[in-house]
Amino acid sequence: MPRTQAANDEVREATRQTLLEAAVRLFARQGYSATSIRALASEAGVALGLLYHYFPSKEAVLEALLADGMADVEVTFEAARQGVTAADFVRALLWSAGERLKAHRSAWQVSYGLRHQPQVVEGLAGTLEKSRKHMLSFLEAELRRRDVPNARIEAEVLFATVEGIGQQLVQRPRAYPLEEVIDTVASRYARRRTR
Amino acid sequence: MPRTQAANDEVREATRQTLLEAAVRLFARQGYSATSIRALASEAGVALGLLYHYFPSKEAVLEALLADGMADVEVTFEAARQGVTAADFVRALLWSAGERLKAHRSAWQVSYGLRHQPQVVEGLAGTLEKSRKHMLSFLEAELRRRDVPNARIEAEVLFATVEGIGQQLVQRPRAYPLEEVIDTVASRYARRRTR
Amino acid sequence: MPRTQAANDEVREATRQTLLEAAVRLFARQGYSATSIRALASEAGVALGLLYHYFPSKEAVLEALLADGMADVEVTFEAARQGVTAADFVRALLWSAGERLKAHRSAWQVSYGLRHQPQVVEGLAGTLEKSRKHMLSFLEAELRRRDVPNARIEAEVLFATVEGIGQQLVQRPRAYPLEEVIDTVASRYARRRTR
Amino acid sequence: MPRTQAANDEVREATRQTLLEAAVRLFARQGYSATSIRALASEAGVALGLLYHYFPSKEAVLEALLADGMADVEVTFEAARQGVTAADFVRALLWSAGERLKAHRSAWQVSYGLRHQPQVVEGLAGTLEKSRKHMLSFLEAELRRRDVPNARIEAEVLFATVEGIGQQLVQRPRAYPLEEVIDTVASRYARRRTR
DNA sequence: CATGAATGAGGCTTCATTCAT
DNA sequence: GATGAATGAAGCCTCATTCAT
Repeated sequence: MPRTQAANDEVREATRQTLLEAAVRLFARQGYSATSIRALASEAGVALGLLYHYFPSKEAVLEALLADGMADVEVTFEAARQGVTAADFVRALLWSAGERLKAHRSAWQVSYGLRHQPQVVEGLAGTLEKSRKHMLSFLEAELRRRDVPNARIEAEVLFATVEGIGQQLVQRPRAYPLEEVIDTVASRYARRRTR
Repeated sequence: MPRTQAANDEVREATRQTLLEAAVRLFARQGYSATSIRALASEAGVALGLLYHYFPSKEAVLEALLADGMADVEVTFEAARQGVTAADFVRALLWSAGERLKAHRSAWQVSYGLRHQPQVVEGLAGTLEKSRKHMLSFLEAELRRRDVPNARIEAEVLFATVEGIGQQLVQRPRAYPLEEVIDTVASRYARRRTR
Repeated sequence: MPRTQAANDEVREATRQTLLEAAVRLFARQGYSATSIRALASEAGVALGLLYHYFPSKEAVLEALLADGMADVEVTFEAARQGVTAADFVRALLWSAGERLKAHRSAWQVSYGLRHQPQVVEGLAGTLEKSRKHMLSFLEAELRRRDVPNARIEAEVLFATVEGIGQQLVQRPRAYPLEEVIDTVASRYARRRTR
Repeated sequence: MPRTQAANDEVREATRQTLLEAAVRLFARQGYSATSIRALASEAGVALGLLYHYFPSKEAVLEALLADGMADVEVTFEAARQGVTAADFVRALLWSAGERLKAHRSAWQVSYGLRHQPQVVEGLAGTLEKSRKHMLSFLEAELRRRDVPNARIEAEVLFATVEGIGQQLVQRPRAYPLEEVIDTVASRYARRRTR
């Protein structure tokens, strides 16, 4: 009697997660290129060959990771959209981004690590380009909707700032004064009452 | 008659530069890990073994490159210091940074590429950490000197923004609306004169 | 109620045949070495592990195939023996060989493919050697019985020709002018009646 | 002072030959697929990696070998062309083929070994097809020129016989009664004087 | 009987580095 | 200073086979 379909699926999913978790850890710690398939399997506590029952290549493991990261972006967008004023929007954006980053710090470390050497993964350059355009047009639209003037350039500035903050947060999660930074950035988008 | 000492030195320096230029080009295009010593020598038009007369290892080539980059930072600091008001300071800082980046785009691309995977080069992590602290304290001191309140956090925000802008500029040097971005960022530091 | 013995045997035999047929197809198309057990099971539409209930190893599958081929030889011998004159004998030999080849083309393709690399299968070399001697002595005896002079050498020549024809027939089953070739070869063994 | 060009070329050619000789030996003994790159280098007495300074892949080694074999064919053709009568032609053909085969036995063993599994090497199938057509049309033309009737079919028969003989000769170089076989085959093309 | 997850040896290839000339 | 042949460790991946269910 064969193993039931359900039992198999369960095992499969569990092992897949184990592998992905090991991969995030190692990629974050040593970088993607420097992490060998052997090290990956070893960290996950499985045999070398097993990895290939789950992913067709080392690159595929990375892609699976990055795909998870994309979900974080959408969550953050959704959270930001709730903000009524521009300042609220920015505050919610940064806050949510910070939450996602802390929750998936290793994954984002990997992601930032590849941001500037997209050549190591086939097609990553295109994905990144699309992602940047997506983010920029989202920011521009939301700022404009909240009556921020010069929305296109403001979106660029906000984008740069978010990226910069994210990277710092990944690099020094404990020490980074995120709350104050959020306050400061958000305050810039507050409408000056006195006028 | 043997070559004179001076002539020898000249040849040596020229070859060294040729090698470094080839290295920047290739590291920027393909990434450091993906660039082989063989490709490097070939791009520079010299024999494989000759490279080892100039650099003891592949890593040493990278270090030489990154050292050149450090000089850019100091130049930018010097330029920024000339700004009288905080807005002037920020404007000069971004302007100069932009100039250096455009002039040495490939080198900065390499530099950014390694920012988040410092493990690939021994000791790079420490260097980066030091460099970040150096920049942060410079920004904080200069902002404070120009009476910007909450200078520590403002320095963090400015740092993040500068990093973000620099990275975008490296990635899309043609399309990036640098001037407008500088205007927008600088305007935030303008003292609202009484209002 | 458990399956009856007979029903079980039937299933078993059917599965075995399915596997063998898949094996012939794949071995012929991609070669024995290049065909993985996985591909074999997949082509046969059975689970990977099931194959090992029927054959103890990949090699065993091949051996089962080759054994089937041996039967073809005996059938051809029997057919040839019916020929009264030497020409009849040769004609019947070639005709029957052609029939068997067309019927089991893939199997023969595999067989020829291993003829010159018997090392890939333990003991194949010995089997082939025995088979060759068997064929040669059969040919020699039959030619001699039909009063062909110099039977030993004639057997060698006939053997070489049959092998060559067989291989061509396997390679281009449609285009090969088998009938005319048979006529031509057979005519050489026709007794020149007095002339 | 660099090693002179000439000295380098000499070393290169010598090593290349060493590698090719080792390759023929091993491919003939164990088959192409079963011979590992490591075994190849070891048999040649050089380091594993060196092989890749001379050939871009294992397949390229094989191709270099097979190319050498093609030359043998042309030599044999040339020799055969000298024969005045059809019998002379066939005799010269077989004789020369035998000579080449004995001289390069291992190479031909490899060649025959791949004849029926051309899938292992990219493009080999096409090369073989072309080669067969080349041989067949050569044989047909030469037979026709010597007034052999039904030249097309006769070429097919002769081709099959030559292939069969070649393969036997490769497999049992000592024991094969080549001379008598040649006599027998050639005699078939002798014009029957009495008529 | 049947399933497919799991194992680990071994294959091909790349690469930084050394060294004789 | 300059050349490139030579080295061998290490990387990614495939595959026959085993075994718990």
